Amino acid sequence: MSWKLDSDRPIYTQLIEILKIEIVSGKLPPGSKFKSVRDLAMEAGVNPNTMQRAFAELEDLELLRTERTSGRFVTEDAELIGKTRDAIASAQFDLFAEKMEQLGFSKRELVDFVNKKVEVESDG
Amino acid sequence: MSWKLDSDRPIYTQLIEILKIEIVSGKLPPGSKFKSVRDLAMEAGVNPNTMQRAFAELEDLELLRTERTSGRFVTEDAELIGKTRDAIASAQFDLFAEKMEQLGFSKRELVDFVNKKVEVESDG
DNA sequence: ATTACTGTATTAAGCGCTTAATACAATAAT
DNA sequence: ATTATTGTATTAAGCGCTTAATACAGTAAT
Repeated sequence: MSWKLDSDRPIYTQLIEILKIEIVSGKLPPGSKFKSVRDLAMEAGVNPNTMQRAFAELEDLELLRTERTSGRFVTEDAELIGKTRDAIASAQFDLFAEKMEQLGFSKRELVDFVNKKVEVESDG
Repeated sequence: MSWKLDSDRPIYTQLIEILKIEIVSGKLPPGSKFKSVRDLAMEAGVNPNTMQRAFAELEDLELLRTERTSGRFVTEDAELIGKTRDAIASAQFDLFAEKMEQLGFSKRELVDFVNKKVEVESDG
């Protein structure tokens, strides 16, 4: 995984976002087993308590389920996964669009800006 | 101003972003006078110390200059303002594009997604 | 001269996040 | 049966952000 953590926001919040994306993007397939709290915490370079806190949130969202002592597993609810993916994409766009509007970009200018950026990154 | 502050990130960081956008979007014109630390702090509902901290950062960036006892003023460096605006827009897009890529969207799908969202928000 | 308003600095307290160091219960593996 | 591994819980400490309460110096306004 990426584990690009900055000190500007609570780590557990960032872990939630990272793990959420891993799940809804399909990199961690439905029904697949998760690494243990301790292992993932070590891999991410954080305290097990902090990783546990992130897991608790993902369970509230039902993206993870806990099998008492054998570990955690990704949900098999494909609809939930799909809806969550769309929700994240929309939320991310809204954040971006809000900033652009505050910067004085019109809707058309926003679209033009995006097209230009994507072309540049694709062509070289 | 907006003053939409959340508790998830340091307030002074959010103040920096808000004020930066006010300046580079032209809502606070070049050379115009700023409100005092105390007034702006009260308006934003934060402690004067916290607002002061945000101001210090904007001065480091030279977007503000301090006139010892008569107050603070927006820079008149139009090029700096323009470059900063572009830099913010690019950074915001990069954040958005990175998330979309992590979610499994291709460049084309990203553009399609943006077009769709903008149309929806415009048409109703 | 006095008053009011600037920016600036300091100190102490509170709060949430994070870490460290454990400990316990339940179960899979041997 | 024993061992290892799972999730889970607790306590104490440290750290940065935030607030509160001041205080001081410089200058504009009167």
